[in-house]
Amino acid sequence: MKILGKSFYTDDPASVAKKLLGKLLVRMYYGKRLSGIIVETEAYYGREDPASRARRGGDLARVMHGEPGHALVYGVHRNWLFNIVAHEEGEVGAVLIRAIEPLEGIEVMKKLRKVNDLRKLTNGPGKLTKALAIDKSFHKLPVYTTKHGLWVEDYMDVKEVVVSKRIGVTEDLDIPLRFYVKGNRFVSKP
DNA sequence: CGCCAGATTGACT
DNA sequence: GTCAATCTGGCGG
Repeated sequence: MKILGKSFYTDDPASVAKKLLGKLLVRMYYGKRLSGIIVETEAYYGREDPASRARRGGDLARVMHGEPGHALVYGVHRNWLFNIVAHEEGEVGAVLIRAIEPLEGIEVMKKLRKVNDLRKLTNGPGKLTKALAIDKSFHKLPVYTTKHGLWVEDYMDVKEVVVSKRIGVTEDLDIPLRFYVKGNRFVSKP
């Protein structure tokens, strides 16, 4: 078991988004491991990205300019979205975790989500945060240490990655910035 | 403090 | 397929 260090996230957002596929997102919840394989991500940039929250200024923009490897948790509608700050030195960016494949602590996750269907457990950004009990309290905390009960481990290599345009954004860039594992049934939208 | 848009979800036709 | 619930964050007053 190897925890991804800070340097893993000190890289271009799109590269980090792609590298994260196949990694294991782990949440220590009351002494139990809840985890899932990351199967879908999206990259967000700074001012030049119309869909990025960094455009609007405020605290979220500050965090996106800040330390790579820190969690960025923010609410839309009634959901928490979990991002990891990722960019090269002096740059801006973050990676949104959009879907994971449940691995450990599935029964606990089902309780937290109040659903029984495994496939619907974590196949969306708002769903996986609920399944792993991730909320605003993780905002700005580093995920390259086990100290706060949330981190990412090396796990497996992904054979085939599909690249597409981002989902749900009102105005997207021309470059496709969504990455997912080909054929995986836990991806939010194939 | 009030207004409003939104990187969503789930229920329903 | 459509559509509304519901709440956070940014911004103007």
